[in-house]
Formats: sequence, structure tokens, C-alpha cells
Amino acid sequence: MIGPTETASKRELPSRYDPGQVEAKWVRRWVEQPFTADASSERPPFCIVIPPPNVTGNLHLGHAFDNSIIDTLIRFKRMQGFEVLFQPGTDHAGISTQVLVERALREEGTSRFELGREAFLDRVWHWKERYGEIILHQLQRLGISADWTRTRFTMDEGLSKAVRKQFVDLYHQGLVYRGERIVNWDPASQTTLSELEVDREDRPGKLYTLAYRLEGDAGGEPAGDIRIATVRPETIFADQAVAVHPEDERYRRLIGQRVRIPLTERSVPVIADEAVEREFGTGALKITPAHDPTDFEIGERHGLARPSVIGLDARLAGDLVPGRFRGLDRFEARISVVEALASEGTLVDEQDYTIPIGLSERTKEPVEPILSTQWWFRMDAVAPEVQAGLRRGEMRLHPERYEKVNRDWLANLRDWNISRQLWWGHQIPAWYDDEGNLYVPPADDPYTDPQDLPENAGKRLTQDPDVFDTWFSSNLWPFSTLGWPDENDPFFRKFYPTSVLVTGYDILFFWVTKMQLAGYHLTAQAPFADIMLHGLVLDADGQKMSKSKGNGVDPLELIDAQGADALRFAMTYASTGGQDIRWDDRRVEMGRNFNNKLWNATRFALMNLEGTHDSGPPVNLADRWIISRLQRAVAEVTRHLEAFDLGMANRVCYEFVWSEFCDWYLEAAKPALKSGDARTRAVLREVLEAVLQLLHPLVPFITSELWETLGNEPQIAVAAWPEVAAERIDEDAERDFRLLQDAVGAVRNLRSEANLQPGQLVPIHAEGGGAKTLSANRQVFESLARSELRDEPVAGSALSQPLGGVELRLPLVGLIDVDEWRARQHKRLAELAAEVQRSEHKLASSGFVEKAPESVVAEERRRLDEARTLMERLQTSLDRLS
RNA sequence: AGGCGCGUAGCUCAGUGGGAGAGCGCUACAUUGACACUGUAGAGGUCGGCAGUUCAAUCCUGCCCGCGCCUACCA
Repeated sequence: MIGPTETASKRELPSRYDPGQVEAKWVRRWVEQPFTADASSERPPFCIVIPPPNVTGNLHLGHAFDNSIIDTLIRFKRMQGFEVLFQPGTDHAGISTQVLVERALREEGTSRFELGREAFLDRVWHWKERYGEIILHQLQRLGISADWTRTRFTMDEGLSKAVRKQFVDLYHQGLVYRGERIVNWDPASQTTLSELEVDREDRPGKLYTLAYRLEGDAGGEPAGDIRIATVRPETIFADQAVAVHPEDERYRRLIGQRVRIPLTERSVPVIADEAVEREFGTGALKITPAHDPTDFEIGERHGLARPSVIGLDARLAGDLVPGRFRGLDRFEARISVVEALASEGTLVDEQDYTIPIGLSERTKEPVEPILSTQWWFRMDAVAPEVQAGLRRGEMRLHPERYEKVNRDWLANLRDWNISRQLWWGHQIPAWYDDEGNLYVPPADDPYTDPQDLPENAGKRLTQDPDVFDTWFSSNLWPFSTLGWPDENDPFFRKFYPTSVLVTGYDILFFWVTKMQLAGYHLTAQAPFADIMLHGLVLDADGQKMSKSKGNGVDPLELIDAQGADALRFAMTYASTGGQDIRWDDRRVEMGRNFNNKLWNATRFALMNLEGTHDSGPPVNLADRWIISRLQRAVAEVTRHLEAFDLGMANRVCYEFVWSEFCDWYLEAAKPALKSGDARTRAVLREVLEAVLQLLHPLVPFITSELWETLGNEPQIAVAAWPEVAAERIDEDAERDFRLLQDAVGAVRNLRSEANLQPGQLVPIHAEGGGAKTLSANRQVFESLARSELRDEPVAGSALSQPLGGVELRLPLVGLIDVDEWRARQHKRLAELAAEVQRSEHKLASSGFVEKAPESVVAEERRRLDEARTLMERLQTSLDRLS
């Protein structure tokens, strides 16, 4: 596609990098010819599965963060020669998606119930097709090099089989079961929620003290009352007991007696249970097993009945509720009941109190604890496998501190409610006959419906209408996407266990741990070797970004304005130690400016790469220096990427490209390039190409474009990662170039102080050991310092500026404000004097000399020496002037 | 209530047991044959506070102060 003539025309680059067209071109190419993984390859595998975005919506900065990091690692490993699979896909996101589609239906004036299950699911599938496409397209604009031919969705046929296999296996192992428990009920979406889907929030409320009258002896004398504290007086109708602590002297004599529930004729026993906190409230607790998890447990211990008085619609219901309250919403009921208690005289106290309340993560509706029969996953039985794996070091967390969080969570597992009263999701493969008997497919034939088994012929079975919690399918993602349960799938064999999992620390519990449990239990392996947890993207005020707050930044707007590379650069720059990112546009600008710098450096190089390229060994100082510095940069960037420290890799690249390559090397190479030095051209090309390679994982678009513009094929994404050649590290060149930099810096400094015109040349004579280095690189020095290097001392009274390895003499008297210069030298003298004093003091203390490492002591001596010498020379130079 | 993280230049943040760094902003100068999304020179910090360990602490330990997050069945 790129012929010689076209290449030539491409060399007319505009002076400002415009990412728009360039990125569009490469997005298209990478979608049309994706980076496909080859399961039969001999190369070592490297695989990362995408944290599947929900099909509910748009790319947000969290996705951009995730995917920038993942794709950087992926591209790095691909260049290193691994067989790489970046596995893409999306998540059906059960409740989130259903809530959105239901909202759309409501706006149309209809509902899922009017549509019916089948038509509703049709609607959701359409939604999925549409938004799933959108989010994939948005990810493509980020430039991620996923294998789009393998895109998966959690409700694909294969992945659904995996879910079914999981359920059937766990069922027959006794690890999933049906049971009646207190669950978190979301009255708005009419489904249960797991603990993790409930947000805790403090709301102002009241703590009421109620008097429960003791029933007298048969004799009939009123026997007083017992006072209980509650925030939910509307639930008293479901009370089954009053509990006190067994050692609470105040109540000990009451244990076993009965008390009457206010507003009713019912009486319940006073029981003793250690779960009661003596210090809280009155120390006596009403027990409502059907409406509170703690009460449920206490009720279980004491064999209490557990009637409900709140229905699925969150209204009071049931025979136990006095008629006048029946049908009231739970919050209205609270008001009415309190009024009634007050007029009855059993409300004895009422205090302001902050109530911790549970809100549905999705609908923001207060969750109602209700008693319900649900499917449960006994994770505690599986957790030890994961814990053992962690102990054996089979999964390493980055940052390490999360390992403890991971372990602690595994040690305190409660059974996971995996059934949801939704329609969108994997319908639970369990059936019931008319008597309510349960049918689950057999372990050796999980995919056949029980109805189709000969032994069930003639029975009428109906499938459980509920679906699984979304996380009961995404927990299989690292292997269900690779073909599991078919363990002979070539991709499963080649790429499982996956290499790294990259995700935000906020879903460690939601997702990462669930994958660990499923991975160890179902595949007997860790699903990934490294777990990289990154921080959250916060807004400029440090608040978490969220749709409801409207404080989100749209990544696509940033990409349109500054380019995906600029955004990716900002993301990897901010990827340090799992810290949160407070959003700051300046980071994207930094990336944009950097890309422009790279663009222009290449533009400059293109002007100098005509003709032949002699690849003999570099001879001039700048060439040797940049080659040497390149080796160090490559080594460091490689090391940081391998340690998942993208922030450091980014900084090393930035520093090398901008400060060393552009600011010093390109400037220093100009004289040689001007004179047509073929070897310098070769070095320029070599270093530039290595720079593009180093940068490619960070900024894939611009590096792909420039690589091609330089006439290279195939694309840089499949080029080899640069190698470090230790023999090309040139200490001499680094030392000499350092001296040259110092000398240039000193001259520039003086020029600036003297307010010289930029074009004005300054005659300079150099003395001391470093003088040879300067004269050997006369052209470079003169061009960088805008000066003329004289072999003989400059005439007249000259300023003398001593440096570390060289002393510069220049006739600036008359041009410079000598007093100011002198003042500056005095300031410098003072600093040096302080340094000398510090060093002397240090070296005089016996502890330091004896205990500090030899190298540190030697370095201190060298410093002292240097400072003293410089002081002397400065003094001489000052004396000479006066 | 426990656990974790953070506190470094005006702002946003890196970083390290052995004389503190970046980007932006600021000051001055500059359009010398890549780049004003630029270049050159510069100003700017008792590294939250107090103690301790150490020859040496911004870094390790303890306490304290501020901010944030995560866990927890005190009704």
C-alpha cells in the first residue's frame, strides 16, 4: 500500500500533529485486521481478559483507565514475542440493563408485565445489540489491540453453557442450595440483591423506646413492663420475642415471662441471647425474625416462628397487622404506628438517631430485609482452595497490600444469594413439579432439561422463573471466554490460566474474588497469575465520578479533542501504585504536547534521512552518548513494564525522548547532519525508531503512523521490542557529554545574565582537564553555546567561570553587570562553603566513617574535594576581576 | 469500632535510608534551517506536627492532627 512515491509525499508532515485522521485510519485497520491470537503457536502465551463492560452504556474514564493499562501491557508483550490474546467482550449486567430497559418502557407508557417475558427479552436483546456495539466501538477508538474475532458476551451460547455447568456441578456437590433466609429486597426493581449491591448510607431518623407490658401472674396484678428500643416500630406486629442479654442483672428475673405487644392482644416470651448489646438503648431488643437479619439468627437459635408483616410491595400486610395499618406503605406505617403507640401510652421515649440504611445500588430505593426462599452458593466451602493458592503464591497482587484484603474477605464469607427475580439473565436451570419437588439436570448430563429425561416422562415440570446474579456468570469470564467447559478447546489449553487481571480495586470483592473461587473450584487452577488493581478516577474535587452526580468526564470528547494517545498517555502517567486519579485536564495536555514533540522530532529527522545510511559504529560524542543513553532507557522501560509500573515507564520515556533525545541529541547532531555525516544519520534513524518502539505500547497511534512514514513495514505493533546491548553503554561518552552539557549550561547562564542577543557569538577559552573534550567537540559546543572556542586565552581581562571538569574564560567584562555576576558568585561561594562545612562535619564524626558504607564515605570525600576546589577557583576568579 | 490509603513547590502529582523532582502556572529573554502543543535562563519547598530508631530520616517506628476509602448484625 505504501509505495516509494507515497512515502515521499508523506514526508511533508504538517508542523502540528493532528490525531484525528491518523487515529481514524489506524482504528479502521485494527478493526478490519485485528490482532488475532493463534492457539497453535509455539510462542509463550500472554493473555488478559477485558473486564467486560456492561452493555448498558458508554465508555467512561474507568474503562479508559483499565483498557489503557491492559493494552499497554498487551502491546509490550506482543513486541516481546509472546503469543498474545487480548480477549474482548461485554457483560449482560442483569439488573442494570433491565432497570434501564424498564425505564424506557415506562416512558412509552408500558411495562415488562404488559409485554410479557418473551417480548420483553426481545426488547432487551435489541438494546444489547445496540449498546454492545457502541461500547465496543468506543473501546476501539481507544486503540486497544484486542482480538475482535473472539468477542464474547456473557449470554452467548457457549458462556451460558458454562453457567449451567457451574450450577449443576455445584448443586450436585451440595454447594448451591435453596433456602429461606433474610434477603435484601429492592421493592423498586422487585428483586433480591446481594450484600454487595446494597450501599450503606446514614439517614436521620428516630430511636423509639416502647413499653411492652409484662403479663401478670394468673392473679392478675399488673407486673410492670420491659422497655425496648427500636427504629422500626412498624414491624412490631411480627415480633416473636423480646431478648435481653443472659447476664444482664436488670432483666434476669424477667427471662421466661411473657410480654404483650403494644396495639395487639398478642404476647411473646422474654428470651436471653448473647447477641444483645447491654449498653445499647434499654438493653432489651424486640425480635422480628422475618424483618431483620440479626433477629432472624436469634430466632433460629430459639426456634421462633417467623411471620412477615411487610409484603413485596413494601406495604404492611397479613393477619397480624391490625386492620387500620394494613396496606400502608412501610414509611407511612411508621408514622401511623408511632401515633397510635403515643396515644396508647406505650411510646415512652423518642430520640433523634442516625439510622444506617441500605439502598439498592441501582435504584437507590431503601432495601427491605424480607424472608424469602432463594438459591444460595456456599462459598465458604470453596474459599480454602483459594486461600491455599494465595499462600502458595499462585496469585500475586499489585499493589501487595491488597493481598491481605483479599485474604480477609475470603476468611469471612457468607453464603451468596445467586438468584434474582429478574427476566434478563441466565434463567436458573431448576424445575419444579406440581408438588413443588425440585429437578436439576444430572451431573453427567447437565445440558438436558429434566423434562426431556425418560424418567420424568408424564410429569409437568416448570422452570424456576428466576435468573442468576450477573456475577454468577462473569465469575467464569477468564475461562468461559476461552471455551470452558470444553477443556480441550485449544484456546483454553493455550491461554488458561490467564496472565494478568487488570481492574479497579473497587470490584475486588464483586468480581476478582468470585473469579478466584470459580477458577480454583471449577478448573483447579488460579484464573490469573498477577492481579493488578488500579485506582479510581475521581473528579477534580476528589469525588467519585458518577452519572447521577453529573461530574463525569467523557473520554470520547477528550479523544476527539486531543487524541486517544494523549488520553492514554495521561492514563499510564497516572498509573502509580494503585492510587486514585483526581482528574486533571493538564495531564492530557501533557500527553498531547508530548505527541506533538515526537511528531516534530520525526519531522526533523525526515529532513535528514535522505540518501544512504552508513551503519558503521558511531564515532562522534553525541552519537555515542545517545546510543548509550538509549540502552539505559530501554533497560529501565522494560524493567518498569515487567513490574507493571506503567507510571515509571511513562516517565522514563518522557524524560528520555524530550530531554535527552530532543533537547540535547537533536541539537547536538545538527552540525554533523548539516555536513551530511552518514553515520550520524544512521544513529538518528536508529534511535528514533527505538524511541517509537519504546513508546508504542503507550501511544500506539502516533507511533504506528510515524513508523510507517519512516518507510517501515510491517506495522510497529508487530515489530520486536528493542534489546539492550550492554557493550554499547559508553561511560566515557556519558562523562564527556555531561561535561559538555555543564559547559554549555554555564555559557547559557552567563549569556542570560549578560542579556546577550541570541545571535551574538561569545569567544571562549577553556582550561583544565575538560578543555580537550570541548575542543574535540568544538562544533557541537559552539553551536549549542553560540560561542567561538579559542585555543589561546582570550585577550584582556576575562571572566572566569570554573566548573567541575573545566574552567571557562570569556571576555564578558563590559557586557555583563559585573556587580550582579559577582554577587551571584558570592552566593555560590556561600553555598559551597556550607556544603564544605557539612561534609567536614560529617566526615569528622567517627560514627559516619566507621558505620556508613565505604562507597558513601568515598562519595562524601569526593564531594568535599570538589567543593573545596571549586571554591578556590571561584575565589581566584573573583580576585582576578578586582 | 476496626482496617487501608493520602498529606511533598501556587495547582495536580511522582519519588527515595546518604544534599528534594515532573507537568502546568509564574518571571525574563528568544521566532538561530523540527516543534509557541516551542526554546533558553530563573524564582519557588523547615517533604502535616511531635517524639523515637539510626553515623544519617521526607523515607523506618510510635503518637497526634487533617482528608478519603473499605469492612462491621449494636436494634
